[in-house]
Amino acid sequence: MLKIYNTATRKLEDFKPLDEVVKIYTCGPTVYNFQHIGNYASYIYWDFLIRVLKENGHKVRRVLNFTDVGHLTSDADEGEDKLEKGAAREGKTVWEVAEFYADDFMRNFRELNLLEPEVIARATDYITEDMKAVDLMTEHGFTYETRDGVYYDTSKFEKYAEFARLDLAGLQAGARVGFSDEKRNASDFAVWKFIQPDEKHAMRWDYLGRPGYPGWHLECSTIIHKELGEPIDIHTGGIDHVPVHHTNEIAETFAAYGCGLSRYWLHCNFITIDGEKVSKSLGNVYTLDDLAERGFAPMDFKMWVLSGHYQGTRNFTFESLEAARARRLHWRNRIALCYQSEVVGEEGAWEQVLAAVNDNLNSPEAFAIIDNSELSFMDWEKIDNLFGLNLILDSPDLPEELRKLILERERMRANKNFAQADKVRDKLLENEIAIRDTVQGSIWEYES
RNA sequence: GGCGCUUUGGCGGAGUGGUUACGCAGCGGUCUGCAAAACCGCGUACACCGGUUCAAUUCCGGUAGGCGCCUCCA
Repeated sequence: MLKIYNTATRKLEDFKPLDEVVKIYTCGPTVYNFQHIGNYASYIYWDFLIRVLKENGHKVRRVLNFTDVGHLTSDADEGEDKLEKGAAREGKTVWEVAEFYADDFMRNFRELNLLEPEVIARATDYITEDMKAVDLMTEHGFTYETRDGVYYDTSKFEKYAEFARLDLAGLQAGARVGFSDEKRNASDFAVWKFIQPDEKHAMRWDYLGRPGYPGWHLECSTIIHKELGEPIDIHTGGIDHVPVHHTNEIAETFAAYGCGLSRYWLHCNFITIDGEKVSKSLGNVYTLDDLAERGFAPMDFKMWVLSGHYQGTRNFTFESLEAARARRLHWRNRIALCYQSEVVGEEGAWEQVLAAVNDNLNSPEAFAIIDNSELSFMDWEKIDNLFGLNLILDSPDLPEELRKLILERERMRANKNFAQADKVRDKLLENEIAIRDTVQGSIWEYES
């Protein structure tokens, strides 16, 4: 039985899906820039969640969205649209910007061997449904219009503060001043934004007789409504989404459809880099390509991510990335050993691994079990499938000609022809294959 | 100012009221044509101060540090 921590209840709970197919929604990227390793860490965690669900025999329907419109640079409902800003910066159209970064994201997504979601939803494909949702919210008395857009009156939703356990009074005290608008409550947010006559906004749709575009949070509740239907089983996201984005999604869903949004909410924590938050101004933003430049493969990073727990604050350093890479190489060499001699798996090892991951996705615990158990090739296949680390794909059996070389070298050594044997060893090394001479004979390993 | 999280050995990182995971790095040894690997062993980690307890790293309270959110962010 899988146990997961549910943010909605702040408790560890048994996971029981409503129906046969588990409905999952993951808040996806805003495609206006490259995603950094912190972003990818979250997708690695959620991919792991999907794999654990499948291992537990669940079928999954998962939706991932691309925010390609309406995500302002500030949640205070002012500021520029990120896509528009990206387009201005790069001299492209907003559509080109969205496509470019969406493609880049998917490339990285595949390189990390993350399972493709059943549905990838672009926010701009759901504008009509967004409008319908706003209509419904208005019909139900949850909205009001300002010069700026259609706003959600959070005081109309009694349980608004409940999910994030917000202190609305405190929020107001700390709310920044200088932004005089017609908002009735500090926590109110735009569900639809109007484009003023003097504003240049390339993405625009006519609604309520004016050009405008949807508010950021709306896409998620709309896409969930259309692609999955409430309530879904699991909604995932970063911990930063709890107080605003997810809170507002819940509010919108309640106002439009009168129901709850998701039964379980999973939030992953942030990683820091060298002890500091990932931020452009600190200059510590790394992409997967940056890691590649330093000689680290996407799978090394994935290994690093899964060697910690999704709810913990992780500190990324290249030293710890190096440790993860070495650990993964050792695992691959244990697979190489399986090719060279029959390794009998330890009874119950796989069950222990499974028990660990079923305990709120405790991958580090599972890794420790893997390190300490004798595993057969079949065990490794299961483990590879569970973590998606491409262990076996990256650990091919030795080609015939290299195998022959090793046998030849054995004969040379038996004849004390060490100079020749060393030459063969060097040659194998050119193929990234290392030879270890043991008392039982030579074994080969991957050098990298 | 408000809300919240966190503090484990050189670096990462689990977990537990008593037997002190795990990985990486380091040191010593065994083995070995050399090398490497492997194996064995080692360093006596749980911020600080109090409390509860026969016993606390693990529970409670406080102090200090770090971090996050409230403003874009996974």
